[in-house]
Amino acid sequence: MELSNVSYVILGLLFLRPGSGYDVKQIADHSTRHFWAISFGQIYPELKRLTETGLVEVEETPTGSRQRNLYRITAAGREALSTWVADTTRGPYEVRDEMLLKLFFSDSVAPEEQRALLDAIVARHRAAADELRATGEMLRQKHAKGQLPHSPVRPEVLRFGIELHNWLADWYAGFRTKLEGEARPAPEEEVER
Amino acid sequence: MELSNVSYVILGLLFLRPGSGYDVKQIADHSTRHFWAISFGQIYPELKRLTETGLVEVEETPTGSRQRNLYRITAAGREALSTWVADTTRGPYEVRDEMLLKLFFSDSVAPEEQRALLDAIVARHRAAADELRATGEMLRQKHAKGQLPHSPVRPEVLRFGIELHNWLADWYAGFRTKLEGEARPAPEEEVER
DNA sequence: GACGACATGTAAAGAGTTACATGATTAT
DNA sequence: ATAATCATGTAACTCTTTACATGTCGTC
Repeated sequence: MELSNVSYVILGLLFLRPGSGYDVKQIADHSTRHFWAISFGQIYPELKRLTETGLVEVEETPTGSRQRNLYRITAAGREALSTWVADTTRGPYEVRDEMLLKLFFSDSVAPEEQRALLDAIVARHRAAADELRATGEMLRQKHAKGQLPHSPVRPEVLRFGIELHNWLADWYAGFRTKLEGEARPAPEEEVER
Repeated sequence: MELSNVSYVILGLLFLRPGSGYDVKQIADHSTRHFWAISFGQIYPELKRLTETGLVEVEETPTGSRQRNLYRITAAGREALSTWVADTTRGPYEVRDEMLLKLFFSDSVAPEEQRALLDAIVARHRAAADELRATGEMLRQKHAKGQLPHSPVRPEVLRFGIELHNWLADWYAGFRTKLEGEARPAPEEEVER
């Protein structure tokens, strides 16, 4: 049976630690979301499929009368995961960025609207970097409590995200400054000093 | 009627210059594809819709008996485009990167496979930067022939792409070096589960 | 004459999001 | 009490890709 990337996200997160579908969603939203987002509408059916094919196993662990299915990756699941990771060949880098699209066509609007757009983009990337820093803090605390397995890679990937968004914010901010400079051959207006 | 981002990509490209559906695809593949990809299956139905709503207009310009529909953006279309660009609020930054996903879970494979993965990622971003440089060269030639309208923004967005992929390639290359350095001192220490 | 580029379109399948529906537990 | 969080799941919808189907034109 063919596994999708969604399957591997789930498999990978359950490899890190067992959990419910809800847990998978929480962790995904603080980690893989930044390069592969998944939703409940994908998670629950996929967990069923993975259970049927024996790549994960379920244990029912209700709290009182609130149901809870605890999923664990199996040996077959770990096998499938590492086979997938080892296949180094495929994989495009796909970006969907509506704001960059607007910037690309922003010759069609007034300069101040163009600048407002750039400001919004800069703010977005600063906010993304902040969010990742907060995630990092949370992760360090969980790790101190022994709730997360050691990894040489994952904290670095987080740092990667922070540095990337900083770089992006800086690039757009620099571009905004540059545009402003070009827009004014400066007649009698006072230049900033 | 609600317009999708695909509509705006088409509208924006026809704003740059009139063309056929085929032309739109060609230009998109060398420009907006890097932040918003579109396919024929979207373009032809969407051009029909945009024509029906009066945002673009068609002229039939066959070459011999090979049909060709030349589309032009209308005043209403330009209006819709600039209204969309001026709305500065929305817009997440979405990335789908299977290779980064693999890297994130690569604690599950042997170090040499991890390194091979990083090499492949570096190669991908170098190739992407090269491709964008080639696009830039092509664009400069078209511009010299007067086939493209002047823009302060679009060449900068291209440069942005080149610099971004260079930054990404450098980051992954640096990370690979770092991992190799760490791999040497202590071979003991392992994973809990 | 064959091949690659030009050109238009539809249909089916696949991927992903959003809304809905339901209910328990915990913290304020 | 009531709001937030935990928890599971389905259905409808939207978006996107891929495959198919058809045909012309220019060039090697």
